[in-house]
Amino acid sequence: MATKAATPDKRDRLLLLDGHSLAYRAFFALPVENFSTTDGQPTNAVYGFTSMLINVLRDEQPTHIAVAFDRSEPTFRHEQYVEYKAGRQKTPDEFRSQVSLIFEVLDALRIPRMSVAGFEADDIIATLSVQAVSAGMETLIVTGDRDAFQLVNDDVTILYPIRGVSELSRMDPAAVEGRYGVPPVRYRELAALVGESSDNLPGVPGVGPKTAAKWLLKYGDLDTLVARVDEIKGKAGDSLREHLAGVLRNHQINKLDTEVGLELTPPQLTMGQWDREEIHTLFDSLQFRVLRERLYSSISAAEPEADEGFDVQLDALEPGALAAWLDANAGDRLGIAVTGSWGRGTGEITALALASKKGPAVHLDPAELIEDDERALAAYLADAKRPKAIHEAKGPMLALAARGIVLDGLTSDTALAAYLALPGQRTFDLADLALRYLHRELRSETEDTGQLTLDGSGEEEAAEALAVRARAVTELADVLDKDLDKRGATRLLHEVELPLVGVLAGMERAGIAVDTDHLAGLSASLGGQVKEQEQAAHGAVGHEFNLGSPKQVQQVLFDELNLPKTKRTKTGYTTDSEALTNLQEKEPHPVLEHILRWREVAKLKSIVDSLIPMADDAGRIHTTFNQMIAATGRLSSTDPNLQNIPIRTSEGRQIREAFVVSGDYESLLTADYSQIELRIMAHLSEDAALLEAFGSGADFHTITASRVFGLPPEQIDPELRARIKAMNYGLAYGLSAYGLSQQLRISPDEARGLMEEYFEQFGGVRDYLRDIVAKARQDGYTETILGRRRYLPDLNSDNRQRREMAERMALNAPIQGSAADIIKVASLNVDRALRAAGLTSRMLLQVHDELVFEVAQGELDDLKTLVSAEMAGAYDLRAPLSVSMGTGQTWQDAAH
DNA sequence: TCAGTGACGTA
DNA sequence: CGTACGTCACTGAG
Repeated sequence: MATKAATPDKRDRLLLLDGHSLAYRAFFALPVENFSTTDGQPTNAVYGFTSMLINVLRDEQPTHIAVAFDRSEPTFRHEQYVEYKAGRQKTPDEFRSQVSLIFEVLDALRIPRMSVAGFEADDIIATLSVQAVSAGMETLIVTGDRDAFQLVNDDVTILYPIRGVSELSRMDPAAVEGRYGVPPVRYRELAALVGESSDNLPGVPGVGPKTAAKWLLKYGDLDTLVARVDEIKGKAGDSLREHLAGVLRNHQINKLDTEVGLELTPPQLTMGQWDREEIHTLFDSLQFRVLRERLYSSISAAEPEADEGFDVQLDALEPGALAAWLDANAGDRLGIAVTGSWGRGTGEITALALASKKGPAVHLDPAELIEDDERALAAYLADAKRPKAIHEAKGPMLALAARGIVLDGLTSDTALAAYLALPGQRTFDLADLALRYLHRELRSETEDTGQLTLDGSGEEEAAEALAVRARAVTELADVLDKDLDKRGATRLLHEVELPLVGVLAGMERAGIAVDTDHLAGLSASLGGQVKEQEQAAHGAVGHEFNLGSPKQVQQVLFDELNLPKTKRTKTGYTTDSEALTNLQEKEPHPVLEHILRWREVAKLKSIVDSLIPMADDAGRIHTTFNQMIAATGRLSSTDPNLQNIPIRTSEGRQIREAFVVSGDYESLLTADYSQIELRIMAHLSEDAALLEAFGSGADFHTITASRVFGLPPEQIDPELRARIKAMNYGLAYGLSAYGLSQQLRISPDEARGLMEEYFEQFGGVRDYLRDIVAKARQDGYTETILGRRRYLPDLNSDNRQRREMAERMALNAPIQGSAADIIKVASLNVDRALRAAGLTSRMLLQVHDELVFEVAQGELDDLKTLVSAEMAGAYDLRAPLSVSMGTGQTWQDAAH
């Protein structure tokens, strides 16, 4: 970068921040309710501080930087004046817990932080600013502490936060003088006269900045003023004479020390290369999404941490030459990159690039291909023996399928591979992964200039950009292969996740038929009920209000009707159904019933109304399954979410009736695992009693209840069974005695007793749950039966809330995740078996422990045998998998 | 317009 | 003070 060496007249610029003062300001400026992570860690101070930091980095482009912090030890000022800062409120816990987070942010950004025992941050800053001036540097100080104004001069400017955290006022000598009427060198004297209440330094009563400035101007400086104090007339003069000692003391104390011993000098305070991965992880855990984007867009653009891009040479192919090119190059794994659009079970390809690891690459426009080339491409893509890698295969797979092209032979999907490596991450952007694993920017590097030439605007640039993606995919696939190998996830990728992509694409393509007339009818009848309930609710309180607004509901219930307060939320008191139901018992009011009922029907109506426009011309709805969202390994379903179609209430079930078998098929078949998570828990814990309960074949909850209560199964009434059922299920979620008591509406003592009795019978379960958390704490991750990991660094957090949350995740993840493993294996095996048997019945949906099929004419018996065998045989558990099935014309009728 | 929040649907 | 998701409507800051 010799050509970019700083010109002599461009001075180094040192940025100094007062960490505590800025964080403290942010803490009070930003409401903690709006700035907390979902697990309760307050982040308002970290957020505000980081936000200010990013802004000032962007706006000021410093060459050097440091952040100074106070220490908890007393300072020399306390020795001089024991009352210093006395009466200050104790630092709130919510603030203190954030200081270490700020340290983490700074460390991730490689920004030096400094603190010295016995001195305040201001002293460190003062010392550095003096040193910086003699080193010929320009200095910017960001602080919320006005004492620092004494440091301002031609080379030192202070940025002082005004109005929250978003605006900084630039205090240079003129600004200080304009604001206080004295130049910066006199500021300390002015402050001594006026006092500083936050430091418990009282000034002269009755003397404000105006009077103080007037005196200083008249007498020149504080010394002269003191010497001629007798000349000052009036009340203010009397007051000054009376409090003269205090003024002198203030002047002594508010002097900043400029000779603090420091380990680093200003020229050494350079910004290091930051660790993008660390920043990613940290900002993720702080849930700073916007801030991370701002950080990247503002600074990484100025200082890319990867200099290199990708070097691709695009081969220009004559029409008809593709087959030969593929023969020459497709022996090694090729990377594929595709542009186009996809979703809802279909899609369209607009361009496609293939790249070998080092050598050539091609860019193809499917619309322009001559027939021979198109055939060659389709044959290549469908060839299972030609290894390929792609990033997020499912979308392109759908788009290709829409043109009748099969995509097979995938030996990597770099997004899926990254998901297995980092299951907690929710997005797997190719550019991010390229930086993280390859330390390269996702851009083309042309040899002659070594500079960025792509802006993606022109056709050629677009082609090259796509080829860069294809090249990045090949390189990334290799690196991720190694990474997964280290993590023991290779088989999981190759034998489960990768083949599953095609199965999911098949389900998305198929879609499920809906009876839109039925849905329309439901919408109308639910609409009527919504209106009725709305009017009834308005009538009950005597005026209109928006039932859909939790805020207005709160106002009505707690302000107007003065009903007893419920559990707190961030913004008030909860009005959730549980709380309102409790309220009905304590203090009945007719409006409660109507609110609850309104919510119920409004929710159902919104589901119905969202489904209606989703149906395609053939009357089918195509969801999108996401394979890389859930940290446990489950799938998720979006647009629409068909994994949360109502089933619990009779009206909800009417929605299931709208999912129907289509004309050419004879019925729908649903097949689900019975108590799969409990069986996994029995398997993993090897608890003899639990395994025996599953082995007996009788009703599981009744059997376990019978053991716990020491009664024969016949004497287990529904009440007792329900209690044990809640226990059984709650265990896998880390249910506490308190939680159980709430759910069963019994006392916490009773709940504790119940748990003790349970564990007396099933001690192996308790041991297992305890051990699994302990092991995860040691390893840093949990593991499922197929080796799917979930990383849980918070298991070692100092924050109790975070730690306990991580503990519950740790005991749940192997159970929920193993269930996900099993149904994925089952889906694959069923799919394979269907094709092997030559059946035309097809799989439509997966709902965590359930598979839904469309049964082709005459295939029901064969299908049931096949599905039952493949699902039950998906994994050999010590508590064998049990499958139950049902058939019918609608999803509801197929329930069992 | 967008992100956060509360509420609620499923396993 | 029970895990994992996605969607909706409302809200307030931008």
